[in-house]
Amino acid sequence: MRTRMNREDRRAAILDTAIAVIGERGFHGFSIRDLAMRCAMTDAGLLHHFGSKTDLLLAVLDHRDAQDEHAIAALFPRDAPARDRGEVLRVFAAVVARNAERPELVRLYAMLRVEALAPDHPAHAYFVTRDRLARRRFAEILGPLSDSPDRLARQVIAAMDGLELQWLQEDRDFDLMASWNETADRLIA
Amino acid sequence: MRTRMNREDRRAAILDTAIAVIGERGFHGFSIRDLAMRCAMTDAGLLHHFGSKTDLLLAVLDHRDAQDEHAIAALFPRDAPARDRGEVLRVFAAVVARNAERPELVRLYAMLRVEALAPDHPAHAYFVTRDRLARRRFAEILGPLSDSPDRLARQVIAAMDGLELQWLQEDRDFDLMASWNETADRLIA
DNA sequence: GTCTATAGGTAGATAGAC
DNA sequence: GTCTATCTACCTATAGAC
Repeated sequence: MRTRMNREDRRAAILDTAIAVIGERGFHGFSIRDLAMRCAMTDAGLLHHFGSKTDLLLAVLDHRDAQDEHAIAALFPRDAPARDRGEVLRVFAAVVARNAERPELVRLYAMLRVEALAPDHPAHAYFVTRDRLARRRFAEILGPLSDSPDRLARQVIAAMDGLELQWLQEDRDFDLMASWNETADRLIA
Repeated sequence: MRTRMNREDRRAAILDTAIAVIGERGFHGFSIRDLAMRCAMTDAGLLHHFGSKTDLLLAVLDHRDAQDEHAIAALFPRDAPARDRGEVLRVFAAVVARNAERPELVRLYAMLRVEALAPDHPAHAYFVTRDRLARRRFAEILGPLSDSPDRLARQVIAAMDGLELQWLQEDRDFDLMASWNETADRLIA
């Protein structure tokens, strides 16, 4: 009765489930065996696809980045930058709106970002690079509006992360978009 | 050569080390054995003091709350509330300044807050209560300054949490206080 | 109060059958 | 490609000696 999957679909299904499991328990806290059970297979079967726990984590992050590449390019077009305050606010609102549709991903990144503070965490380098890039992108967008876009970018990202965390805590039944728009309106001159 | 400790000092020493270990690897990710080794004792010796891993975690949180009780009462005096914008900003700045002196604690709470999103996490109830109380305290302080102190309190807490996380990421060599003061100045009318 | 010893379970990973 | 079986290592917790 089990649907047979080809290699690619199976890998994708495992990675999707891994987002939830790692988001719930963290990299150190989840087990390959638990993840495999949720995928209706054995741990040995799962490891056939990814080789090791660390490789699996890196595959999750790579997979997400590949999926998100187009969306990010559309949100942050470098050839057609936002021109005024209204456009900048719309860009940020679109980022938050996109995240609001994918709570498991927001949770995964919230969890890994804290775990990866440890220099020996397998995702440490990933987050150093990723967060630096995010700050640069945000600063570029804020350039026309601020004398110190780097500092403002930090504050915008901080507010976003903090509100998203509260939104996760409240079982998603608080109005993240409204709260974000109010913050952005105050934070961005 | 080992210094002999009485029961209370030994417990306190274990709890202090536990803050660092749990902050680094999370509740699921750390082991009693690792913590015990860092305390120069065996796991059985450590469990004599706390009984179980879960009890240890709750003891850490209780211990911190007891230690912080006076500081919190001093920062948020209900009988002498802040009267104007300048005073409110000073209260919040004092909160951030206090956190800036205790990075291991900030990291512990950052880690546990995300882990404890899971309803079956031993600290889940603790954070539901704690964060609700924090929002109420912040809203009370913001009452005289805002039409919607509850909403603003969320945004203030979000910005604080987000900036503190970035400060942890950057090995503490970015100016948390300056960044916070800039944010607060914009966020609080 | 801390130790050794150990029980009983689970971890990540590998080997080889099908 | 997934399984069973297994290795080795580690886990939490308890029992009992000192």
